[in-house]
Amino acid sequence: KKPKYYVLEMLPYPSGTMHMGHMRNYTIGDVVARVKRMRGFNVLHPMGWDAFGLPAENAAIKNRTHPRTWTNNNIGEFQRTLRRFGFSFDWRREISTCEPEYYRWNQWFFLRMLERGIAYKKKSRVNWCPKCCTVLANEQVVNGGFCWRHEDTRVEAREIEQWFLKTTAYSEQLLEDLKQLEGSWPDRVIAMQRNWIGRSIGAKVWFEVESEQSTADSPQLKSEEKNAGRQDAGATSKIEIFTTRIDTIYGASAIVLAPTHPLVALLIAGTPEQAKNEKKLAEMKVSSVKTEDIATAEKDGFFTGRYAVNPFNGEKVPIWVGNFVLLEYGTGAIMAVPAHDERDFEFASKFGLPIPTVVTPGEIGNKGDQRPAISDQEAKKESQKAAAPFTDYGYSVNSGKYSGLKSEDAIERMASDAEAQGFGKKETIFRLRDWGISRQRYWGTPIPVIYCEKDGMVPVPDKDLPVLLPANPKLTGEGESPLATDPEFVNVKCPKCGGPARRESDTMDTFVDSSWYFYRYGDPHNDKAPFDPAKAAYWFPIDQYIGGITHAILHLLYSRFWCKVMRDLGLVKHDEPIARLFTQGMVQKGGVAMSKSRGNVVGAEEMAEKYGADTGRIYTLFAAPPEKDLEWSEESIDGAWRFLNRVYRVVEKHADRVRAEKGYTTELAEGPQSAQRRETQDPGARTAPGAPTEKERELLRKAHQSLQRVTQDFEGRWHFNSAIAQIMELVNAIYAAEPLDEGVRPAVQKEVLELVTLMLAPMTPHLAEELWEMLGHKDGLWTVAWPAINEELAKEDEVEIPVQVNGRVRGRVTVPAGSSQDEVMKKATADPGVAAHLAGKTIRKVIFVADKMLNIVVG
RNA sequence: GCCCGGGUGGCGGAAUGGCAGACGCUGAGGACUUAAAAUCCUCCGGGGAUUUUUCCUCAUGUGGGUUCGACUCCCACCCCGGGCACCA
Repeated sequence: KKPKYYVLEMLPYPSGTMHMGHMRNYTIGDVVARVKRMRGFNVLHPMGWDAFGLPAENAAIKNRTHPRTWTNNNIGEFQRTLRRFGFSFDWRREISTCEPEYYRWNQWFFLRMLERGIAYKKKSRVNWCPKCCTVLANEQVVNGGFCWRHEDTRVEAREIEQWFLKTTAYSEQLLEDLKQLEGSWPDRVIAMQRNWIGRSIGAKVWFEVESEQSTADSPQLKSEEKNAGRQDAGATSKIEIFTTRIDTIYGASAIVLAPTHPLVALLIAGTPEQAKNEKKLAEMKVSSVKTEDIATAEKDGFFTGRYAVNPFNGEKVPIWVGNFVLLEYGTGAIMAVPAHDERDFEFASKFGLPIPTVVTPGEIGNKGDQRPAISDQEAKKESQKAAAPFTDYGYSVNSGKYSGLKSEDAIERMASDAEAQGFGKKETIFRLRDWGISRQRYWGTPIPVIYCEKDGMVPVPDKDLPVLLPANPKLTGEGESPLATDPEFVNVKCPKCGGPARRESDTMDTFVDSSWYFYRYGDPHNDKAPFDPAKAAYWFPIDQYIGGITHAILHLLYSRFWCKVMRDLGLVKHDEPIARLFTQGMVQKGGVAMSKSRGNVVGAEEMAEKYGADTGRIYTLFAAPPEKDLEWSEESIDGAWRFLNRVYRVVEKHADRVRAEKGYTTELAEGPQSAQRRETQDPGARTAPGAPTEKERELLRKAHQSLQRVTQDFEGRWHFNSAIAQIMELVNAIYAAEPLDEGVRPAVQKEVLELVTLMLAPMTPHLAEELWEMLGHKDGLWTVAWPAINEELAKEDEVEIPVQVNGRVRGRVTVPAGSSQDEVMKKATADPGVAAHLAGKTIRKVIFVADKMLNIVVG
């Protein structure tokens, strides 16, 4: 049976018209799909539409039409262009995410996640884009606080009830499984994901708040005021901090809370500076949102007037509020160790906090775990004048019984001790947040839940799926969700009690659609389930996924998350959906990526109109290796066009002469053609019998050498540009051998011309099909296998070997291929150029690489 | 600041330790043509010697190193692009 091969390009969002940037993406995928098909794989190469989304809704409002109309028109355009470029998609498997047949399964998945607590609702501060009038996921907030689609618009913070998917439940797996992808995914994508998930291994430590003289108003924290689970319910007068450097705790000169930390108000209440500090706090809360660039903002803060106790040494530590501490990360509170942290150092320097040294670099000559040469006393003196913090690992000093330990050991011991004594806990935290999927928009998947006055939140039963979008919404682009304004949609009966109820009016983030769409291609018309697990088991994981680097985090992280959820639901057995990922470079014009807003697009249709689709295809393959950005050049396209014409002319010229000859097999081989298989096939079968002429030998050699290299370039690292260069060389050689009817028999001529055709077939299918027919074939190229390399014919009879003396080329000798070192030496020393450099010297060493080079080392 | 990429002719790029610049673009010259387009052929990194044949030499961001031999491997640095960024 044929092995499967699933090659997929990221599905497009159908907006506007397609440009050559799109075409490059699909061309790469199509070449791979066609090559694999020719090599005997059962290839899945589908196409679909990421059809939900905001631009459709905005365009509908602007043009007074329906988002569906706008979207489907675009899909029609896209389809036309893709067909024109001859991409070998299996259109029977086409999907469109805005169809109920598709999005009902988004709802189905949502219900399964709801059952398992993966989907949940919470009131939270959300990112609100005033231009989109909707909530954005953390991943959609860019440049430190701007909307990913309106890069000039700052995201606002709002408190809204939102649906979330618990991506954080998979933080560890999402991070760990990246190891499986190493080598098969681009390093930078893995690095970006790793960075995004952001694991920190450290510990939480609880600092007891010291009660002031007045015992009456010890700060109390009600559990619901701090995010659930963060604060030990019993430890109401404790501050919890997170640190990755517990070994530096003896150097903590302050506890610093985020301005939005719920304890802050309680702490400053009743202190002498209360009024002043409350004013300051209000300022900081505002400025932390408005500051142009939060990352570079100057350190600011104030002393609350209260103290906490360092559980390790019982020292009193002042409690501060600082603008550089983030509520969202860790516990929203830190211990400031100025001597060993950049930010703490800056903060302490500004506000005059002490900077005690508790870690020193290991001195040279200092052995193992022994104390470094510096004493606690000296360290104390040193620390006061330090100009910069020492943030590396070293040896603990000034740290009680831990002094002298290596930082790594101190971290381990101190964390263990803290845990044993009940004032701390080892903890790993992640930067990754849960995925907020609620959108207050129309053109998306309705979230399938109902709110009943009596029963509360009730999931829509599976039998009532899909929850259809209302056909004729009122779209204004403002205010609450358009679905909320449609009484027919909103007012429903409770599925449980039949009483009056209200339907959820938010829709899902469109990244939900694209998180699992590739599974649907394997079983696109299933109306019982999102897909048949057996079919998914056959096709998955995707052998090759191709798309832009823009989706390195969002789409790919969500897809990986979705796969793990489906695995836990028992739908799939694999951990990762995508075995290999390829990120192609952008097509640029004037140094920037093609985009409609920049007005620098080269339209796919106009390109096809002017030069033909094949020229467009081969140009994008030839101009640069696929992973690199490609600067569009009108002149270079002429070159690609000229080349294809050159090929056409030479085949046309000789077609009559060779048509009747036996050609390449039209049987597509069963199973992949391995190297072994190629060798066992009769390689000379297609070459005319009898001794070849010199001219024939040269042509055949060049042809099979080209085939060798082109095969490698297609299978290996996708060097399409050098594959094309190789075919160009072959075509040049054919021209140089003209007139072909003299000294080249028709059978040989046919073999060479057919090889050119077959090698071009994956890249320029239209041209190749026409040439194939001209060469006398009735069956289309679809039925043809990748040609077998004839190793014998590819071999050189003679090779020119450069002769080096002390590493410099001093001459060249021509010898029969496979000549021994002695034979080459004999010829080389006779070469006058070489001899001149050998004269009067002693030969010390000779390095010989057969058929490659000879290096004579003299002294 | 941290993490990824990448620096080779006028330009896009080739060369996975073995002749640096394949192939293409641009440019120059020639053939064909009444002419133009198209097409075909030749040349095209710098410097020097020789002058119509070739030889020498310098060149793959910079400086070191490993090696008989380095665009390629190692170390340090410079520049460009991208991602993350007060993440404790």
